[in-house]
Amino acid sequence: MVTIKDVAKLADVSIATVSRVVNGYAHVRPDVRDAVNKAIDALGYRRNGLASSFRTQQSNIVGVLLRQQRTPFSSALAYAIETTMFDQGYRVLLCSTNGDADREQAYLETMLDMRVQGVIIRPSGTTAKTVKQVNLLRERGISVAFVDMKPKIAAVSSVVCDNFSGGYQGMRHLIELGHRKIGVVAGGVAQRGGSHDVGSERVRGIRQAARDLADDVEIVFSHPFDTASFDVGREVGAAMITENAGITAIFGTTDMLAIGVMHAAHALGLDLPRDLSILGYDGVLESAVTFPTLSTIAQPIHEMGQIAAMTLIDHMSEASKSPRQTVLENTLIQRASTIPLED
Amino acid sequence: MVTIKDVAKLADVSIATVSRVVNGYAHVRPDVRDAVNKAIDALGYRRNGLASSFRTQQSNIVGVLLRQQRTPFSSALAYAIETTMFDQGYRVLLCSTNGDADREQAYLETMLDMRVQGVIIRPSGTTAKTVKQVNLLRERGISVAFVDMKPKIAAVSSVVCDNFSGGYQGMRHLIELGHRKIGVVAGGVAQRGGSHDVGSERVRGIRQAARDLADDVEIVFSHPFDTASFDVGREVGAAMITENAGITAIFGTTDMLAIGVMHAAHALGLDLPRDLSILGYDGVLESAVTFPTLSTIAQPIHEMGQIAAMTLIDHMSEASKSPRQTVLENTLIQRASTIPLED
DNA sequence: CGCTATCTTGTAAACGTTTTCAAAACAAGA
DNA sequence: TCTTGTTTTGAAAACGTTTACAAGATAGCG
Repeated sequence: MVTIKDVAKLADVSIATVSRVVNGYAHVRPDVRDAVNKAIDALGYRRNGLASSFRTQQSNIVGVLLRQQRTPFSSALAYAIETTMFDQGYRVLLCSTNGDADREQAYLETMLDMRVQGVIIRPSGTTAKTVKQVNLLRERGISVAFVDMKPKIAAVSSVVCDNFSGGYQGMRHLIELGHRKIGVVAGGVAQRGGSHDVGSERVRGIRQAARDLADDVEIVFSHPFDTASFDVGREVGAAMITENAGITAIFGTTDMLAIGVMHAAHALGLDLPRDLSILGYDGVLESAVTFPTLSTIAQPIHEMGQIAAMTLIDHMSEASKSPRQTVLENTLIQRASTIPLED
Repeated sequence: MVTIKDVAKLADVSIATVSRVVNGYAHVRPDVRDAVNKAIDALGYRRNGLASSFRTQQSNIVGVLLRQQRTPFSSALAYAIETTMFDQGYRVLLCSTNGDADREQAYLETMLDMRVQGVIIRPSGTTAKTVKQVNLLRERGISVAFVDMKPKIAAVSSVVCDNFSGGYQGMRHLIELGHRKIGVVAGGVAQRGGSHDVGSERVRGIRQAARDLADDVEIVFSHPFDTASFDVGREVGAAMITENAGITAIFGTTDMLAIGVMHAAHALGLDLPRDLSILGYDGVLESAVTFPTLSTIAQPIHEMGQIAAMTLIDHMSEASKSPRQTVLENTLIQRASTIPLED
């Protein structure tokens, strides 16, 4: 193990000088700098990251805490955060808790122990526990940013999409296509989380659009529920189609939900999109790959991750910076699964 | 910041004793242990992970280097590794290089700097560079395990699936269904990587099955190529269908490829699966969600990740342990996209 | 040339833990 | 009680780096 001392000896300078060169300080005479660099190369020296993290009491690591179950959305988000962080010189400790409280606790402790510089959290809902955890982190001087959910209480930075507007847009799209009896399969709605979670916002937008844009729209809601998986979509979709004659379009508040509905429709022998228009929400990879391809309200997932990362980095470099709320827009991607209602 | 010293003072013992208690050593008198624990609780002491990693020169972190582009397969694998590692007390530094050499280099350096205890690599192909990197890691005493590809040279542990057998099984399935003119869209074949990469193995299995099981099988190969994406599948699939009348089944060596083919078929107005059977390979989430649902040769992705993690852990705890090669079996999942040939 | 201001360098302390070594305390056997 | 062996404890060094401080060197100016 070649240390800074070895380099110092070879270059015939003090270890302080080597340290300065390694860290790119000014005030080192050019010829000395060269000599040190030559010694570094000659010995193949690399600074001991553990020692330097220890001395400065900070790793250049940020934690990314993903509470929700592993989904295409989550992993796309994680990827966006990771690459952005990487480009800025930070490394990512990925923490998929999958809703397991013990695991979450253990991860939080790891992060504290490792002296991560910041944490990005995608919560499943803003619970009291979340607030407590965030406060714990901030007490220790760790910056925090939320993504995909705006914290209701603490003054924390966040990056979210305008889910109300997204719901509104989706509904407008269906109404403009002439649909009047529309099913809504609403998932991802936090049960007790209060009204500002992603799913509820989308539903609010949907309701508002129906009120604003036509007075003869009938919405058939499925009970909103917590999970938003393919299987749920298939079951609920099947029930909705069979029990409600006359529905011409179904809006799933999640792509996977919508894809489930699509399967149910296929299974029931419907000819898509002629017999039923289906609209999704999220814009994950899968939506481009269904048959027919799924129209969807796309979230700028990559951008969300990117901005969340950059926001956190700003906070970490200047701790004083005040929280910043970013709201991004969702946009309709019209593909093959939604068509005008034939009359 | 409350340190071990504060605890020692409060409990009226030496820091050495506190350290022993914290690390669960034997040879501490029970009453002393209790006193120390009480002091720890009273002060809210937590061991400084940075200091302790520094002192022991090891973090309990393992790196997971994913070379290939971000795919459903990759992320499922990463997840499996992460959760397994977590349960064993290790944390994961996720490194998605996406084929970018600079990024890969930087990640490798980070891992070296952080003194990761081990690294799991899913290579894109066993190049000379890979070998060099592995040797570099092992020189530094870092354990290495490969997943989804058997290294050709170094004596390194690996976990792979029997891709030959998988290709064979897939072909047998199609032949047993009565298909005789079968298209094969072969992706994920390393261009220069030699003959033992995943894609080539599958192709070998396919060829062997055709030879073994029927003497009137005609295989139409698309040129094997590096990428295995949806878009490639669609393009190649379209060409294959239009240029080769009489093909009744297409085997994509990757689910995404097969799904691309499926889209091409839909676009050309084919009625699936009646006009064309399609078989995929991987068993990723997406395959369960297409229409018709995709029959596929499923890989035990979770198990691969799990075993890779456990193998690495074994190596890390007992450096002497000799390399271990694990080969898992792929299994056919028959869904709706493959049906008997009607005559 | 002498003075001050600036640049450059080295010395040494510090970070919080683990661990070696040896001493102290205790137990057991005679 | 004395030996011997074991258990329990503390003192102190060590890990490799960063950094405060001070001192030496250099430059700029009159």
